[in-house]
Amino acid sequence: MNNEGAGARNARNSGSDRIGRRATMSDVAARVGVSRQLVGLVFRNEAGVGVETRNRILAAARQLGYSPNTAAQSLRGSSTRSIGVIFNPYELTPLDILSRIYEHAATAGYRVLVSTTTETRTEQVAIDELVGYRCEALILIAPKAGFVELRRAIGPTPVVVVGRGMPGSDFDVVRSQGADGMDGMVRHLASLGHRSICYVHCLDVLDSDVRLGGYRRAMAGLGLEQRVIELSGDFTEEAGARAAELLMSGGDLPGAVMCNNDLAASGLSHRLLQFGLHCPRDISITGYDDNRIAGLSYLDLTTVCQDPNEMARAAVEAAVARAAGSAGLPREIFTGARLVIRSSTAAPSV
Amino acid sequence: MNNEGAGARNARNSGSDRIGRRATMSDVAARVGVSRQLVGLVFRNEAGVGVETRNRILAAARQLGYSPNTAAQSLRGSSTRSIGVIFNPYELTPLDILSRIYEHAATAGYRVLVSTTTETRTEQVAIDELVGYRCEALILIAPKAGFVELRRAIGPTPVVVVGRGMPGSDFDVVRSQGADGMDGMVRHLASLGHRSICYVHCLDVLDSDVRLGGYRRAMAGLGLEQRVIELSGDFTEEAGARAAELLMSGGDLPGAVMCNNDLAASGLSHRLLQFGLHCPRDISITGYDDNRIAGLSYLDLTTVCQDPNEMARAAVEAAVARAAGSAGLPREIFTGARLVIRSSTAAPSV
DNA sequence: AGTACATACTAGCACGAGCCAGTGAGCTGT
DNA sequence: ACAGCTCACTGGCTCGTGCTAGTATGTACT
Repeated sequence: MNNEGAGARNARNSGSDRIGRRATMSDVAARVGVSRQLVGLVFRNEAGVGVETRNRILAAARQLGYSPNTAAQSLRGSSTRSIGVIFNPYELTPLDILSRIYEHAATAGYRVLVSTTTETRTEQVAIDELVGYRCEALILIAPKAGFVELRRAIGPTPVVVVGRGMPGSDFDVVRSQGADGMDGMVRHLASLGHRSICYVHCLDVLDSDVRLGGYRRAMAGLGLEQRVIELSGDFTEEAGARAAELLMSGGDLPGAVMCNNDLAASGLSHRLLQFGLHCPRDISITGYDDNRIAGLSYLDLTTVCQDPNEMARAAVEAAVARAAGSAGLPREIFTGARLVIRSSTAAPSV
Repeated sequence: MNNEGAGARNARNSGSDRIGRRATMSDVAARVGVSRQLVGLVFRNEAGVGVETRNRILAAARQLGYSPNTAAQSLRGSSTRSIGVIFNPYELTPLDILSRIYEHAATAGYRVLVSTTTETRTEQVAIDELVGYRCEALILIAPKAGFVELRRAIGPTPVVVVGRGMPGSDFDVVRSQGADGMDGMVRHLASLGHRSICYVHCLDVLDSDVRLGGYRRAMAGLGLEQRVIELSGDFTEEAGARAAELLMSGGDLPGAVMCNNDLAASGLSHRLLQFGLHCPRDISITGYDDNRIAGLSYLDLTTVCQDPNEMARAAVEAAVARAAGSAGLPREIFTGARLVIRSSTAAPSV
């Protein structure tokens, strides 16, 4: 009964309208009356298929709701043509970078697989998932774990880290010229007449070390006194608010406060308003990242745009190169940082 | 040369230290000197493997850095045991839901595949990706497209929509009791002595229609005059700020403003401060969602917690049930909404 | 008429793992 | 001594697709 000769295979395939089962290439082929391989040629957009046949195949595929099975493609293909991305979705900058990664990867012919970290989902778990799918390279945006730990979890897959240094690793690194950005910011404030410029240094921020270095260098270069408020914790608006309280209780208010991220600037600005201090009338405030909130009309933050698009482009480029087998020493790529002047900075009131 | 009899297969397998190639079950088996099937039994945690053999297999797997190939599992297995989730990562509530979805899906033995929408990445593209991976069910958090469009893109896969109604569809729907939440909020404000309660109605928010309905019902029930400011656009803080401007130019200020989301409340609060109005001294402000920002010390928003965990649980449960083939009419599940009273509401100043 | 070659299509193996149906060794009971 | 059974393990087919190596058919050129 189950041995009907050559017809058996086709019989199985055409009996495919089993509930929930997706159409396969064989289903499409059977419908048109050609071989499965020909359908494959059409979907891979290869030459050597008659125009009329191609159209009939495409029509049948549409009718049957055929869509290629990615798992089968990954399994059979010599490469999976996919890049994995790991990030914390609660931070805005990584999100901006992610959306650009999608675009650049598509251009390069790569698929993007996303795996997020959360409070309860560790980097280890996120990595395992992507390794399971055999991504050809991973892009880690602001990872928390160290090199050894990450490398052990990831195995032989190439890695690109964005927004954080990885000294001594074999990872490629993409970070913005945070030092230059902060340097430019200090000069901007100085040119407005500010001499008392305080810096709010939130740890747990992309490239926070580099940014602080830029502030210090620029202040030293101008012969100005450095004043740094260091804060930790993930809730960066809260950090800004705490900075506001420290400033208010500190006696002498600075003319300008530079925050190393926009969220902190937002919290700072809000909290200072509650103390009756208006920005920029009473105090100038700056952010960093040029996130969505920096452009809000009531904040209108002077900030530094670290060009998520450029970071994404560099990261994808590095990932694709490694996926294609490029050897060589790990590279460190610095992307540009551009000062964005808005209305939260003005000449000091004194 | 390539016909060495029975040894050929093993030769291929053990020649596996080709650069970048991941170990497979066969590699592990060859290392231990057992069959591939036995390795499979170990990794599927099935009975019938000797204790010592099992340990040797696990040790070899660790040494070789073996990890199961998800694509192969999906392809071969009778089911892919994966649920796809589509959402816009720039909104906070979907993020809260997502992180819980990961947990509930894991409990149910399902993998989660994430595909985000962005300004440049349409729902269509996000759907195609997940369909390609043959997710057994999709969870769409606050999708923009309509039923017909979504169903066409998705094909026969079951769908659960979160945070939005889908009248006339065959999708399961999970939404919070937004009406009850708003009702409770109105009563809370009324009990503080407020009679002039304005409502900021941002469209493009989860269940915005239901929430507005709750406000209207409660106000009508108390015999209070309804005052609704309707705003559209994605940038919800901006919407709150615009509402503040409308209120200031309107002449008579309400004693309390209810926003249908926390971000708008934040923007409103900030902008009102710039006009010199302090919350809650001069005006009470409420949000909705109990997002991260609602808990910020300087906002400390009275809001409604719609329990992302509960929504995630319900969504995963529905998705898993459908994936397992449960038939029946589409269900609409309402999850609870709980009033969270903080310090942004107080008795009116007059 | 025969060679050369392009065009349109097909056969068959392979990817890595799941799953069903075995197989052989050792033990028990009669 | 032999059936009956469990335990530990293996053979072999399969999922849906990519890829290499083909086979027909026609058309052009010597």
